[in-house]
Amino acid sequence: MNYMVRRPKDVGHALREARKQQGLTQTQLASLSGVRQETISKVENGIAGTKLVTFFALLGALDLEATIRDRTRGSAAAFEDMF
Amino acid sequence: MNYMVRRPKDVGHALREARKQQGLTQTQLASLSGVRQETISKVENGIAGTKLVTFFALLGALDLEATIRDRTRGSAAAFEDMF
DNA sequence: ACAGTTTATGCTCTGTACGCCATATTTGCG
DNA sequence: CGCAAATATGGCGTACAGAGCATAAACTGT
Repeated sequence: MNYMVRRPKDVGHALREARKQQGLTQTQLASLSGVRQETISKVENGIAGTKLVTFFALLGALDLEATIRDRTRGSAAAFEDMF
Repeated sequence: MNYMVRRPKDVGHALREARKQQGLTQTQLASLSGVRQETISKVENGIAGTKLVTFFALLGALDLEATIRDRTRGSAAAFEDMF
């Protein structure tokens, strides 16, 4: 799990990927995160202009974390995939 | 520049840090990103429940990128600081 | 201490996220 | 195919983000 995200749509992809990887349904994730199933559906499909708060709630429930860094990391990316 | 963010407030810190590092004022960043100076102020101070769209607009203008990954990366973090 | 710049705060207005509930549609599995 | 589970859609209501504009407060250097 290591997703580069630049747009809300990317976030959706990453979240869906992670959720499925953990064998969770949207409904289960909903009760874990406190975010409604309908909302999760929209977020995963990049339909909503989601709020950061919601985003972090989902990240937390899925045991994920986000990092912010410079875009000048071409070669470094390869290293990270080692882990 | 490598910030771990788990809450909107963390995002604010990271963005402000990056902006100052690039010698930009909120007003300059505002015209670069299309986000208003007042809004940037609120985001940086963690006051707003910012939207992802706004977040990414600022990331882009600051030449930053975000990544999502598992929280089980304790040792890997050290490696990343090499770059 | 002052003047100029940068950042923060307050207001109104419009748009929209998200909760909540119902239902339609899709997916997976026998 | 056929049914149950999962996901997607739509309507309604409330809350709040962010634009726009004004201005106040905090920093900066001289």
